[in-house]
Amino acid sequence: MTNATDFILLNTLLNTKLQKGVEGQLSLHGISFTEFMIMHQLMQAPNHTLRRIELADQISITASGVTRVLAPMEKIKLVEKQANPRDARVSLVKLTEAGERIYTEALVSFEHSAESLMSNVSAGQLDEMLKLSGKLL
Amino acid sequence: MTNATDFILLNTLLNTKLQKGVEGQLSLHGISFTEFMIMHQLMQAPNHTLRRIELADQISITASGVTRVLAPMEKIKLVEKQANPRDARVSLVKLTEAGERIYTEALVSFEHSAESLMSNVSAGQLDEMLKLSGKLL
DNA sequence: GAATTATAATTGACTACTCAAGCATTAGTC
DNA sequence: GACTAATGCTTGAGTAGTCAATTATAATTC
Repeated sequence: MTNATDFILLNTLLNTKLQKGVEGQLSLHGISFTEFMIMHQLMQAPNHTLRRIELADQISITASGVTRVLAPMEKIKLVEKQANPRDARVSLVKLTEAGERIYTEALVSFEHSAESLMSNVSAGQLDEMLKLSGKLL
Repeated sequence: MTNATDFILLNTLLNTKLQKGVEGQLSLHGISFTEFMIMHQLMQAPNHTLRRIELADQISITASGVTRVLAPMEKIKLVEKQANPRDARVSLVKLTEAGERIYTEALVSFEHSAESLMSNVSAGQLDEMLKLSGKLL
């Protein structure tokens, strides 16, 4: 049993724990973890707008996954579809004002639970993990 | 944006990458990541046997998830069901000889891909990640 | 500039789970 | 030792995705 193997198995369990912990808080805002990740990416994009494929790449799901996650978000107007005048194939996704508000509120809850879930490591150790995870990505 | 939040989001992407990387190799042996985790736990258990609930806890899925994953594994005889004479409610799961063989073969592939996926960090850094992940679990 | 190839997005069919309800069986209580 | 509560497991219904095929548009090549 190598350490690399051990790490992958351990990290799988850790990831499940972290995700469940955060999801509990996000559900109070009516959004899922995946929806939060989508809004998080849109929030950082210029004009709060991205192509569906870029979104897919950034959160590591398929294009069809993006279509399926966005459908209900459009219905409740968290995001809106926009055409790209230069290329009729692409449909741009934009975070609405309402979406921006919900995201900002949800982010507070996310950060609180994140801090609490990570409270067993020091600030320095957290920096180290961030750095090393970045190298692996 | 706190580092704790950043870490959780980053780790989610990392986990997806690691899991997909390993799954590609495991599929050559005809097993999924979850099936591998189950066999891995059984392999380490006394007499290669565990209760379904213990299995569920150890790999962080629900009891019903365990039932659903094990069904096809029983059909192809990777594991077998055993009654517990002391308590008729529990049904024990045991790794068969065939299961043991498949696991051992699959483990080699798992370790190779794990090493390769983790090759961007040093042995010391890997130890550090293992230690810190352990603290968070 | 017509024909071929590539890209963006969606859809139908499937998979791998979860959750809530149910059925046995065992444990705890009086 | 009968009654209630708790535990172990399974099942039906639902959810969040994947993959392969399809449609529409754009880019490339000849």
